[in-house]
Amino acid sequence: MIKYSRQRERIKDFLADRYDHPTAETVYMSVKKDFPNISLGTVYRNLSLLEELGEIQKISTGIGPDRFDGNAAPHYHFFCTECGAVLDLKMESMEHIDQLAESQFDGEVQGHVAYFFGKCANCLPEKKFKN
Amino acid sequence: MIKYSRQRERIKDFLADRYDHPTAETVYMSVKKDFPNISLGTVYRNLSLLEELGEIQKISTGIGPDRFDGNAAPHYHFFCTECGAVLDLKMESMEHIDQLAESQFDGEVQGHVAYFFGKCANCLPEKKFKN
DNA sequence: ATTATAACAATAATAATTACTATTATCGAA
DNA sequence: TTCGATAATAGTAATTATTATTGTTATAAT
Repeated sequence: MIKYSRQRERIKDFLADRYDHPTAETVYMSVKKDFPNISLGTVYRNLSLLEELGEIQKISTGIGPDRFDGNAAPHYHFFCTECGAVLDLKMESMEHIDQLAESQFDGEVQGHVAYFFGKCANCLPEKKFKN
Repeated sequence: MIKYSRQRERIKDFLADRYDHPTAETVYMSVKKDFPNISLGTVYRNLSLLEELGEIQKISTGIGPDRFDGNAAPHYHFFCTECGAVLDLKMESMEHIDQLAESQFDGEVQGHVAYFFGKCANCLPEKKFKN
């Protein structure tokens, strides 16, 4: 049985307002303003719980710490190799690629994880003159 | 300037013979047979180096340690959610999805990382009777 | 209000990886 | 073929990210 906690609510609210996919550490720093005694462990525990409940998403980049997304709806991400930003992409779910994968494969494909990388608008060379 | 080392050669050879995408720890255990004094740090350093040189691939699953693939040619992977196996998929490169991502996006998409998950043949319910 | 227990803060522990340091191996040049 | 510069090593310590433990507090059902 899951009981309400103000800390968890605050963590969820924080993520709902952010679109930059913060790390657990960043969440911690923010929630600390309202709950000066909150511990990083509580943040991690609640992030895991919220993810299990399907209320947020965890993003593993392969470099650096995991990041979290308050938008639980399925969508894809872009990693800027220059500045490290993680951005949301406006594109439809590519469900067809699951069939593609399964066609030559003996098991059951239930889904996929995909992200794109490259340079974000701010890091593109031509953009440099605009700053 | 990169100098030859027998340890690195052995690490590369080991990966070339394996198709199960071992972890650094597994590589370490194997190379230890020929180089009893090799340290885990050496394994990690060489795996990173070989990856930078484009001779092997690093696979970050998001759960557990990174895994390594002696096959540097681009291909996709499948993660079995049941037994944790990481398998190679025989499917063509989905380069078209990069355009798809870029169409609604302001930056430059240079590539993507994608993997599939589900149940491998050995873990499918109907397969259980065959064992 | 009482009570069971989920969640907490504080802290310790773990897992995976990277960094440091003194020694050894590689390799180009003398 | 030795010499010297330095890349790589082994051994170890440190760091980073995360999970577990423990005693206390908050929540919510009775």
